[in-house]
Parts: sequence; structure tokens; C-alpha cells
Amino acid sequence: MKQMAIQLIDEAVQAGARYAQACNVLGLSCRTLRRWHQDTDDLQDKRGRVKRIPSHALTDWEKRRILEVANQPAYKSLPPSQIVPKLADRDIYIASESSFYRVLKEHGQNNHRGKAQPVRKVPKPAPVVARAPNTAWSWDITFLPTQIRGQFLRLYMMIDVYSRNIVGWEIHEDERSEHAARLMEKACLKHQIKPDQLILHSDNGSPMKGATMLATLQRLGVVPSFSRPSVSDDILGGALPYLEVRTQLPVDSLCRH
DNA sequence: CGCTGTTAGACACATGGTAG
DNA sequence: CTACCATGTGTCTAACAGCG
Repeated sequence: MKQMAIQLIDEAVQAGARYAQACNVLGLSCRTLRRWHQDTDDLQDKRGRVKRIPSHALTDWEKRRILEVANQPAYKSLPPSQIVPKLADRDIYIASESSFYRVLKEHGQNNHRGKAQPVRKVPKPAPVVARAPNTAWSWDITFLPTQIRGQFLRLYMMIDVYSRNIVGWEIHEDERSEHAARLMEKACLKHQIKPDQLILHSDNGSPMKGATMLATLQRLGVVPSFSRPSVSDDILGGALPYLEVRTQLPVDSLCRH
């Protein structure tokens, strides 16, 4: 390609054309042509070559060494973030933590070598929006200290998410799905909840998910909703709450309860 | 609730190449 | 010589889920 361009331009110049004009026709600068003339032994176009390996790239030997070390019994169950410092303690440096990750990934060996489970993408559910009173309730059990050290009572409390009104509460000595079911029944009766009117949100405690409670909810036509595992702000006030509140009430009226 | 392990991405830097 | 681009490496950080 280069050789052909040089030949074409030379022929044009011999025929009386100017270098600049001739180069322009081919879309080349004069400097490029002069460099090509100086460098006639290497006329290969080096642009866009697929593989250009920097001089500081890891060598095959270094990559093999990374795999070798990572597969040694002492290191085979450790992540690069631990292998690299352990090697450093022995005055050995092969490559950085990131390079270890890259090389292991390249060879399909980066499969959560440590104790932690791989990160799983849990899709965020569409938020439940409370736009009116008695459309979404939330409930939980709170430990109440007694005068006897180490002994606690349990406060079962349900609030209406929209108005923050306490819709029902009871105190018991233990955590049981039966207590929760009875409280739910009383609250629904008191507030005249109709089937399919209400969503009840809670965390994932055993009384919340107990068979008695779930059966009661089903009988009352209340839709159960649970926080996602390991997500602590799914109920109220979190940055991305599972349960959102659209309330028009003044703040001081909310604080009165 | 705070820490840990893992991963992806942003960024800086070095190197090697072309274009002007 | 400078500007610019592509690529590889190292460092740091944020995000996320799991764990104690």
C-alpha cells in the first residue's frame, strides 16, 4: 500500500506535479511521505495492528508463575487480595492483586476462591406505595426490658404506613405466629379492612412467616409483603424503600404517636 | 451494624505507534 | 517535536451480598 503510494506520487512529481498536491490527492501529508522515503526497508503499515504488546506487559513466564502460585496448596483457597500480601511477607512479588485477578480470570480460575459467596444480583422489586390510610400496614416485634435482668416482654405493634397511626398492639411473653395472627384479626376487625384492601409488610422473622399468621392473612384477604433478605431499609425511610409513603399529613401530626 | 471478599470501573501512568 | 491514540498495568474506590 505504502509502496504503491510512493510510486504514484513519484510518477506525478516527475510529470510536473508538486509534492504537496500529489500527496493531497492521496490524502497524505508531505511529512508522512518523507518518513516513508527515509524508512524504505520497513514499509508495512503499522497502524491498527491487533497486538501491540507494551514492554512492561506480564510475560508468559510471569503469567505461568501466577497460576502456579495461585494453585499451590497454601494459596489455592485464597483470593488474590490475600495471596499478594502473603507473598510480599516472604519478599516475593510477581504481580499486583489486579493482575492476579486478570490472569486467573483469563484462565477461568477466578471462581470465588475465598469463603464469601459470589455476589448475586437480586432484582429490586417494584415499590409498594401507600397512597391512603389502611392500604399498607407494617409491623414488627420489639423487646421490652423487665425488672428481671435478661428477661424481656415482646411488644407486637402494627402501624399504618400512610398515617403512622398505631392500628394494633399487644404485649406477650414469647414470639409466636399465633399471637401475631390474633392481633391481625383484631386490627382488621377494628379498622373494617375488606379483602384485597391491605398489604402487610414485615421483616423475615419466624412469627411473620409462621403458618398460622400466613393462613390468617389469606383468610382475611391481606397481601403479605416481606423485606428482601439482608436489606435493612426496605420498610421505611431508606434511600430506596420497598414500601414508599405518599403522605400529605403535617410532620407534627405524625410525631404525636 | 460494621466488616469482609469480590468485582467493576475510573483514573493515572508508561509505552509504542502514527500523523502533522 | 508535539499531539494524539491504543493498550497494559497499578491503584483506588464504590457497590453489593454475606457474615458474625
